[in-house]
Amino acid sequence: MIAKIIINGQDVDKSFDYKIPQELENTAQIGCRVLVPFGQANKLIEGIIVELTETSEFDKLKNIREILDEQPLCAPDSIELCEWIRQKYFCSFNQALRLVLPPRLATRVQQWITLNEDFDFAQASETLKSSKTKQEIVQFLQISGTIEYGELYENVKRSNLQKSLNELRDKGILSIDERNFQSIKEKSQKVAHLNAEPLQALEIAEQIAGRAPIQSAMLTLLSEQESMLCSDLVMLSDGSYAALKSLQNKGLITISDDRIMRAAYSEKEQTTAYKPTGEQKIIIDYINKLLKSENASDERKILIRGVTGSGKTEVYLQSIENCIKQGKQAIVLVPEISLTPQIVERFVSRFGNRVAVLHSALSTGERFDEWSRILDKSVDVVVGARSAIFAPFDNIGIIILDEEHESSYKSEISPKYHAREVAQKRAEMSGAVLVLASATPSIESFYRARKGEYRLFHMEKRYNDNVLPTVEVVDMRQELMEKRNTSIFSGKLREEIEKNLQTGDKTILFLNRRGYSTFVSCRECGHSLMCENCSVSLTYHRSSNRLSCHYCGFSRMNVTICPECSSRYIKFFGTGTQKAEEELQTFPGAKVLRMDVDTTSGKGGHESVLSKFESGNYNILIGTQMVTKGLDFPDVTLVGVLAADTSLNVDDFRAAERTFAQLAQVAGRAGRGETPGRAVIQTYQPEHYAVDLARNHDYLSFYDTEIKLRERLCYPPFCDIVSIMVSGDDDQITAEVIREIETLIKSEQTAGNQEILDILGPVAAPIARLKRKFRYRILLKCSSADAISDILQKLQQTYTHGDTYLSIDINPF
DNA sequence: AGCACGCCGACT
DNA sequence: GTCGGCGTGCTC
Repeated sequence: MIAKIIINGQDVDKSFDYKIPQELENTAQIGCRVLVPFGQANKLIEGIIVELTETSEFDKLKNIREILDEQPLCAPDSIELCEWIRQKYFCSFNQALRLVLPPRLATRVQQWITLNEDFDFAQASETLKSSKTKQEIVQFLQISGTIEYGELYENVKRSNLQKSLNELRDKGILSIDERNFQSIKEKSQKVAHLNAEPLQALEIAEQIAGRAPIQSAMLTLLSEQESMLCSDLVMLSDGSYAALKSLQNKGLITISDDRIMRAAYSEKEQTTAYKPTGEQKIIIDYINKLLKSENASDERKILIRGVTGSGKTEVYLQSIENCIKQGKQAIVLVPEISLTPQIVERFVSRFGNRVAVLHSALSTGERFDEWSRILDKSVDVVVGARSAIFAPFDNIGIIILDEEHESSYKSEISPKYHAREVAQKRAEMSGAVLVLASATPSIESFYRARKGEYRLFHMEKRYNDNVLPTVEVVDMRQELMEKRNTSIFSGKLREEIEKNLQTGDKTILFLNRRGYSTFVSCRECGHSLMCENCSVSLTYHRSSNRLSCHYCGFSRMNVTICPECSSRYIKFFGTGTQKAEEELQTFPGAKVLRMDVDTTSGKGGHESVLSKFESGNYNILIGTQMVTKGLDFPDVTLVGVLAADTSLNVDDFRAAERTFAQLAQVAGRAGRGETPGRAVIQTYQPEHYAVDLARNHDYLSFYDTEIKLRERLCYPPFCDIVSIMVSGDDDQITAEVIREIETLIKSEQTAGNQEILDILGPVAAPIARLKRKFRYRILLKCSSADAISDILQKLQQTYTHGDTYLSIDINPF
């Protein structure tokens, strides 16, 4: 039998054929890691079996040396999914493979080289005479003793080092020991098991109580539990591992090494299904019908538009319950930012330890363990951010995307996949039900639902019949011109905050800029402080008194005199969350908590900020995006948006959509309890339709306005937009490459390609310089990205080598 | 991605 | 005639 193998990590975008030796044929499966000899020097490296065949077009096949896994590391259809990703998102197979495999499982094979003991210079002189490399190797080994290949290479920098070593080994001059190193280890704990009957153990315990009191205590403990963690046993008996060991020697206990899973969350009290409301029941029943039928048709895709607080999560929970009853598995995707302990808890408390959670705050070890639990089939439900769509389930019944409009479902790094598109593909491959849900569905999805591609459901009623908050829009131009109010708080918002401080209700304020001041410049010469690596202005952070770049992490000490003209007139412009927090301190009785990347970084940071706010010691929460998602506090009655325009004034066709969604989300945070909520939105453009329609929570009107605009200007969903970005260290070279690409595409167009509708650019990217690299971009409007994929594929392959880097992004955000 | 080969200039 | 630097192309 022959296996096609993808070599791990290396950027050779093709598979290699290897013979599977007879004795390994039974263990060889698609998705298992193997060690194979590779290249002229037959260096052992790791690869993954992607296909099993009987024939090969190559005649001299090498043998697979070793199979590293008894069971595959990914789902059976993952390889097919990888191929689809490779073609759709223009990445190498290896990059795609990284998504579907457990995190960082790379095995490195190290070679330890030792000079043989009976080495004799005179005897070997014949071999050594001909090659200086070999002489150097032997000389170095005589001093160093056993040494690892990499370290030897540092000292003997010869291009033919590996080959020379192999020859010396074959001549019997040295030996090479190959050892595997795995970066992540399974975590295990020692457990002691009682070998005797409990009563019998107690008897023995009494007998030895005099001369071996600790062993006696240990036996007594074990007679109650039969098996215990060794560490607990030692601790509770106040003894030592030596005592445990002698019990083991006597044959009274056995000690096993049990694998333990690093817990990604703590156990919660079990909850059961609520009686669904009418709206919920219709959807749950429809999904249940789909789960029971095997008939794979387009009707298996669903879009739920449900206002905030309408109980979408309960629909998910009950549908998942039905899915599990069918013996199938469920994947729930949630935006990274709203993957809060609150949300996770709802799933864990319903499904207990049958849930795995995958999010970015997990350590690599925890992530690895969660992945293993899925592979072991010890969970049926995965709740996670974007990348959880690749969870290695083999029998998926339902895939749910909560807040499906969220931009975090689009990967920013290669492969630049969209989790919604991957979810759709996986659902099609496995016959699963796909559920997209949002209070403000993406224009694209809602358009598809209207066209009949998705079955559309509406959820209009809020839980407990809570009314949606009243929304007041404040025109900040009037505040400035008529009331001479230069503060970041309008009179209305100030009044409402003070009202809440008196009644003891809580307030959430949203400002989408972190730091203190967003822009620092000199009033004398106009110089503004920019990042050294990016074309971005630096943000002032008061707590550290530093200026930092939010794109590359660069930071420098704050300045008091202008670095250009040495004047002292440095002024700080723009308001970030830190400054707003400071201004809020002047409100009588205000106890302010700030929530942004700076206060929630680190493990459990998110959770601790939220629990502080919940416990009641604070009455105002101010923060960035984070406060708009998934938070559910019944005593929050007021929500304020300090600057609704920040997301509107971006040069992006999605600006209105994003602003509307954000305003709707944030307003939905208010009034989830008994008292109706209020929302105050501050803006400089109150007449903008995105702001105006958000005031009335009117998604349908917003959609109608927006879709007409998109059609008239030809934006998605009426076309696909492809971004072709070239970045490089050298401005000139990078600019040349993008012009070359432009010429290539233009010639395609003149040759009669109807798919390319418009070529925009090339221009310097919005952030022209990022992390020291210059960036240029071309935007293509085309009727369908799939139709021009061969052109893009060619571009990707042609320009992947050299001094510049090419990145193709379909429908970027 | 490595790694080896091969071409070519520098130096013995 | 040999060494080493770098560009090119192959790895089942």
